[in-house]
Amino acid sequence: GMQVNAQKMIGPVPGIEIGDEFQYKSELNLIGLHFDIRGGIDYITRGDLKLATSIISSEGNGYTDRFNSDVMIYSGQGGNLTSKDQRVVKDQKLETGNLALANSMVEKTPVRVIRGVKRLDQRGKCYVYDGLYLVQEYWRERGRGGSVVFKFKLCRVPGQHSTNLKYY
Amino acid sequence: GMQVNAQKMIGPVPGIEIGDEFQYKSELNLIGLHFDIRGGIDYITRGDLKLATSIISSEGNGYTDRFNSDVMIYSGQGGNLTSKDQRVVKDQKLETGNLALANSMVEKTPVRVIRGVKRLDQRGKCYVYDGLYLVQEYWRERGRGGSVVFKFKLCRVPGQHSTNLKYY
DNA sequence: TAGACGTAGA
DNA sequence: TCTACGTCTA
Repeated sequence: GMQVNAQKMIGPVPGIEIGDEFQYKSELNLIGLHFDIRGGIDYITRGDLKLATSIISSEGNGYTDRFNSDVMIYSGQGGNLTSKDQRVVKDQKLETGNLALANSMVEKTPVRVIRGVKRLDQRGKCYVYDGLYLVQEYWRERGRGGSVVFKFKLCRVPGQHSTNLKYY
Repeated sequence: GMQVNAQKMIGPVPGIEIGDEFQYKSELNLIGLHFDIRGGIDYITRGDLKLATSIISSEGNGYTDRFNSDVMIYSGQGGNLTSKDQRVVKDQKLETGNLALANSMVEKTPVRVIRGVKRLDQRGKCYVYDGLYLVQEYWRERGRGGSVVFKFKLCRVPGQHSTNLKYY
């Protein structure tokens, strides 16, 4: 089998280069890029401090992330944005993954960014590793129905070669 | 990436040997053993005829498969056995995967069997390829609440070396 | 035990 | 659009 049993950590993953492409989030788990097989924000806990290790931007399901050259605006998680039952959209809270991203800003620890993009055959998505980003700021917005949504501004760490995204 | 883009077909998959182990059903998809990433029965359609290519026996969720040396009793799919909302358990029907298994009996075409087994670390399952089987017979039973459940008796094709299942 | 940016196929 | 023997973390 392909089992790797990688260790969850902050920063680059040995052997993984910018632009590397994967078919499934479970592959990201095996390879050690992102362990949460459904969630968009993965993190570790150091003592009492949650710190983000990686995020996946995968358009749809109510999430509206934005990319602009080396800056991305990433939507926080929670609030039933992705629930099948979207009748009740709740406020997002600064906890779990959202809290980890806020802490990463304060601690200035880098976050791996993976972009879910449409495959060329238009059937489903694939995931492309886009390199390290730093959280620069975050704020609260009002989404549909007035519920609270967190937004995180991340800036790509300079000096990394660019990701050739041939899918857009 | 690990993309393989294998072709769905009946019989052995080149390069895959009995006892090979995988961590995720999505790996089975990549490798060409079983393409349906959730469903237990995978099949092809030849003209108007559905024929099973592979099945996964993965205990739990209301399914009660049985293994006894080279014979297995496999439960058909459907009837909401695996639905989160099990308040309404319906009769299984001889359609899609169940129909394909029935046709495989008539046509005497082999079916790849994959067994979902507990991992040694007890966290989740892994999947072990167990070789080719032939459907020998099938029948209807009454499950919980009197709903119809199909049962398929499959016999392992002789001459294949045995699967070393170190997980039971 | 429930929630989470899941995926392919009918 | 919905179903399907999903799979991890909190």
